[in-house]
Amino acid sequence: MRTDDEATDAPTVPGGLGRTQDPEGVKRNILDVATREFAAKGFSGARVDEIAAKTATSKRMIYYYFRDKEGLFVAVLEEAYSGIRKIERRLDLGDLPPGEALRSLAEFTFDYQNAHPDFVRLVMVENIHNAVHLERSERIQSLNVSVIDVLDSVYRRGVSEGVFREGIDVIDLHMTISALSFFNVANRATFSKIFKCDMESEESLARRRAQVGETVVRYVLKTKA
Amino acid sequence: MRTDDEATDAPTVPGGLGRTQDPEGVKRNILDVATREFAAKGFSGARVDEIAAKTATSKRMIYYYFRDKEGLFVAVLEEAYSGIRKIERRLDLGDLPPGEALRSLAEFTFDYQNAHPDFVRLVMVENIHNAVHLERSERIQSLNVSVIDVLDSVYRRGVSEGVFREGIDVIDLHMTISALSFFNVANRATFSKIFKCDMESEESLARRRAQVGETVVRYVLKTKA
DNA sequence: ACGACAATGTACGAACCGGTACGTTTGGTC
DNA sequence: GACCAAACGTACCGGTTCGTACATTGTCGT
Repeated sequence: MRTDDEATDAPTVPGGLGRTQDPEGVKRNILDVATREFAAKGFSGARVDEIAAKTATSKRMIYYYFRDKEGLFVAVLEEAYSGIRKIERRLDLGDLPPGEALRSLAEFTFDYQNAHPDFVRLVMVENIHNAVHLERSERIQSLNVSVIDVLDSVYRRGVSEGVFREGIDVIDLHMTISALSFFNVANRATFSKIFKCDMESEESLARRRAQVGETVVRYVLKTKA
Repeated sequence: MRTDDEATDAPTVPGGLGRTQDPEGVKRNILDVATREFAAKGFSGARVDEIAAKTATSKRMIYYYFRDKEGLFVAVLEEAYSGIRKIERRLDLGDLPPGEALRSLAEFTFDYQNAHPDFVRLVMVENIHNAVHLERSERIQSLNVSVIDVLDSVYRRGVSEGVFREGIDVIDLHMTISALSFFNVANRATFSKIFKCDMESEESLARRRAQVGETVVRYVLKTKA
């Protein structure tokens, strides 16, 4: 069930020179478990005792490394955000024509959110709490949102090539992409139940991904006169 | 601060013939307070004692009428859903051309969600809990989603008039409208903080409303060849 | 007017839950 | 190998929180 915590006697910790005690591993382990718990049950619904129980260590360590429950949640959030930012930085759409680049970007976002439901749910939880933890974390605020730069360059290219219409704010465009991608994960439970439709199968996801891409591209494309 | 609970000695209860005791009023009062609390703090974050304190009656009444905390939450959800369904039924777009009708429908949804953040947040909360309460409530499941019928008729009209392209699923279309509208309220806190933008002012809302309408219309419009 | 039942208030209990006091082990250093 | 700080475990505490037992009042039917 567990994959790699404390597997070997000579741990793979980067910082240390080899020690049977493994602070980094313990922190990682706690963060992983906490991410799942907070994503599953929300901040108030998650129990420190339960997180501790699912950990390889004890509750003591949570307070030792993360100060308190809120500190743990902030760390979990930071981890989640830095994950997507890291991937965004690797985006490279330079060789595609603007329309297809934009479509890829939208579909990439859609795929990422689908592949990381915990991230989506943590963002939901943070929004329920009015983003107070996000406010408290300089680390998250210092992470620059590289996807905006990519989006901006694609958009400019499209405009200068005459295929995109002018006057669109890329933040707004990103919001549209995010909204369409986010909803599919965030509201899956209620929406699929009310409309009696499947939103998780490979086919449904592929269909929806294409729709999201199409929606976004159509929004920026110049209408032929 | 409070507007209309138990204002008069002869209460305004519909069912009764006038009684100093006012079961319907008490229920209403509890539901109103509980809606705000659950929407503000989530299911686990909301406290029964605090809900009771903000009520005109006592905690005892919550358990008397709603059995337990979950029962109260289900009732709150039912109330919230029946609210939007009631309004949907009043939608009438028969006299507008299909494109403008669709735009109105999208903008109407956008406006409704903005005007009812508690509804949006309750849906978020319910999704965090995997829609288990929604599952438990026959009343919600029996509420038919009339907006789909309206959307369907507009879409058919657009297709038969040759202005909309064929092959679009109206449920998918509704999902797009919902997603774009939902995000603006649901993710307002994190998004506005990360992108340092305002999402609540009248101007921002008007701009975004127009974008949402435009996005939806462009998705269904036939591309001119 | 009186019985019966719905409606309501008060006080309390038991489990839960976040957090800590206190003690022990581990590993690097000289 | 002695010492010290970092790393870790156990047991526990005090306040919180959901829920209920018990007592009381109001209202309607007859």
